[in-house]
Amino acid sequence: MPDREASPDREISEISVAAVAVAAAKFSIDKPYSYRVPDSLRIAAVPGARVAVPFGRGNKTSEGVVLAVETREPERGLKPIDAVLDAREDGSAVPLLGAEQLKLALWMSDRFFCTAFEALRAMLPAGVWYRDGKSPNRDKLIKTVSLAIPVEEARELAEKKRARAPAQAAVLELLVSEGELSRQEIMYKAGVAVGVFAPLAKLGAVKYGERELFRRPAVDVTQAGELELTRAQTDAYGKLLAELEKPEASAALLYGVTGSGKTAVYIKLIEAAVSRGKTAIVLVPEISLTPQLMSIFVSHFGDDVAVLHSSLGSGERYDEWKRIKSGAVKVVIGTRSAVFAPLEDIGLIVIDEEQEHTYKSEQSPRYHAREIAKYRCARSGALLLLGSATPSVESMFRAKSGAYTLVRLTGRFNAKPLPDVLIADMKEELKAGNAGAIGRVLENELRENISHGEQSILFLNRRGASHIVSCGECGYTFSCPNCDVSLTHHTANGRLMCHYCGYSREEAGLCPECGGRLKFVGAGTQKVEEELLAKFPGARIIRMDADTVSASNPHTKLLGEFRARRGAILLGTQMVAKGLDFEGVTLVGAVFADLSLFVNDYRAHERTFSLVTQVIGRAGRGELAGRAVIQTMTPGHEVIRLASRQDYDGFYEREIAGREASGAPPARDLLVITASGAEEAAVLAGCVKIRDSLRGYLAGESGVSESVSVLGPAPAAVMRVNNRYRYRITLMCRAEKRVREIVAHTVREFLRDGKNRGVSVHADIDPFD
DNA sequence: AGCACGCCGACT
DNA sequence: GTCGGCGTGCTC
Repeated sequence: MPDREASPDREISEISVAAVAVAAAKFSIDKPYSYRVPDSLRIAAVPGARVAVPFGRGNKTSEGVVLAVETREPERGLKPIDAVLDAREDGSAVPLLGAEQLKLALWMSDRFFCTAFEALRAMLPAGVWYRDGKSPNRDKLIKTVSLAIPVEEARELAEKKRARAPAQAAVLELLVSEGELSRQEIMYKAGVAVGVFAPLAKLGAVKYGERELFRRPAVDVTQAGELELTRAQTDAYGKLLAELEKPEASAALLYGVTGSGKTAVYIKLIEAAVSRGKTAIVLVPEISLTPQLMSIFVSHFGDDVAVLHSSLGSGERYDEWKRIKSGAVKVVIGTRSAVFAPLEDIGLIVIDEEQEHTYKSEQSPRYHAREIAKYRCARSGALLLLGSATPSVESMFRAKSGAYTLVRLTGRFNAKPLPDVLIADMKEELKAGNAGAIGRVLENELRENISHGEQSILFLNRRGASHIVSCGECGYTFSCPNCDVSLTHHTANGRLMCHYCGYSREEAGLCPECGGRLKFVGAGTQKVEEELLAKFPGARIIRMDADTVSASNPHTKLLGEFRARRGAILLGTQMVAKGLDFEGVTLVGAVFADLSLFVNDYRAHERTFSLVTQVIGRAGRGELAGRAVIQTMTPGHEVIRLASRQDYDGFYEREIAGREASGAPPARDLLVITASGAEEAAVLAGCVKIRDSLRGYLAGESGVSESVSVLGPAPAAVMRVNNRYRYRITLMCRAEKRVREIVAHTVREFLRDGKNRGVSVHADIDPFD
């Protein structure tokens, strides 16, 4: 023990002890660890401060967060905190996390099978954490100048200086009227050079200071017209406003078809919350898909709005975060993790397109933003507003059962009729010898549009967009040596790549088995583009996918080109299906509408319905009537038919019956425990062990409200990733507290047992894959 | 997951 | 003797 306890000549009756969430403590051993707070750190080591602590036998330095501090009798074996990472130079405290956040982290660790530290890390912007022992992002400071003498004296001095040093006089006058300013601002406003500051400082007339600079991401600001709500929007707004004004927390589902104008309702509600002194968070599935929504918000709320999302640089993200924490921000808009934005007095949290899978974190902490939002709304008596044109079955179920207030926003904006929908049977195409991606129906409609000078959007879902390479002679396909997936061809680097582990190899052009010629199997956007060019020579086609969208050629630029009507056909992956409004588009096509239909996943129907509905919703946004072509191998499939009629209610009734029959959410939760490891037999044996001990614990349990089915082991959808085999055990039940405790205990017990070394395990509630 | 400690075989 | 193999248990 390097640190000494109280020396014999100085009697210490009580010491300061901190409970710390330690980064190095994995799930199996996670708990608050006690550390002695050295006297020198007593002021800085407050709850919410990040610290460096020794951990484990080797006393390796680990990061941690102080959860609580208490004074108590000296205790043997306590290690001291090494350093407080968020202290000012004078040793004063600047905790990055508040009491509410610490509380939320403990709640999360109980709910999402994660450590308290993992939960806390999710709440802070990436920029603040130490990486590879390097120091964190430093605050960017700008030099400011302010008067060091009383205003009256400054005025007199300015008078005296006017003749001989007009620049100095101008600076003084500016400071008299505006107070503290940055040097940049003074030079700009007074039209002076840097040289003026030194003599004024030497005179003692001004003093220098520092101010934090908030680097702000650039957002295109469109002209925001005055918001006028339609009758339907006003009705919806009125109902939601009543919920917002309730002092206790509430939740509502705003169900409005594509084009019904949900955004305007959000904005009015946010304005209402802000005018009542509250703050608001708006979550969107992915910022890059919603540039229009972004600019509308920034135009409306100006500097009151902060943007948080993953494509910001770490400096920008950190600065926006600090700006929010400083209290200068009223509205935060961002992706999943923005739900943790350090706002106070939250009045409203909006989750737009609430059914999207991006709201669920795939890594620990495996939280759903909706759950965190619900928690925060409950703490501050706020309104949680879920918005969607195709609500998740879970949310609609809650709305229909009264847990959420259901608000319908019917009727499209400007009473635009829904497009005519044509279902094209691709089996017939195959029979007729057309193996291409574009069937005759779609081809005819495209031709008509091109001849009328109207625009079209074609949509490929992600699975259809991957380019699998196989041999035309023997059928050999390239697969990843580390994972159970096919390699896909990437035009950007001309290599075959694995999307799971990143493995890549060169493409020889010939089959490594038989030397035959290679062909592309998946109809990637590129291949569809070639097909379109062959069918419509001279037509301008804008392809938007991972290969054509880059930093130097962002999607906004491609969309701008399309908007300027310089393109006849926009071809892209699902990003095309989201929130884009183009006046000139009269035809949309879903090239492979049913590729997501036959995945072994209880959400497959919901996803397909949602995608097809969104695609149809893109047509006819302008003055002209629209058409939609849905190409499918299963034209008779009820999900396709319901989606083509935009019949959400019909879909919901059908789906909820299916979910209830099979015990899938929302009827019951799926609690999935995944084991992975390099040795398949060990992983499988581990799963069996976990399953059996779960069954054992549950059998002797009286505190669980309903019977729990423990299923498995079953291989994960992709069984092998990065040479690790993955199997899962599934519990079908209500994920109530007692069940979660049993699962957490079983997983911990398994991980602690040295015999299970080499097999890692995690648990997840209602995962999306 | 690390990491040290310890109990065993091989080797200067 | 003692160097290092890895099996085992702990982490304030």
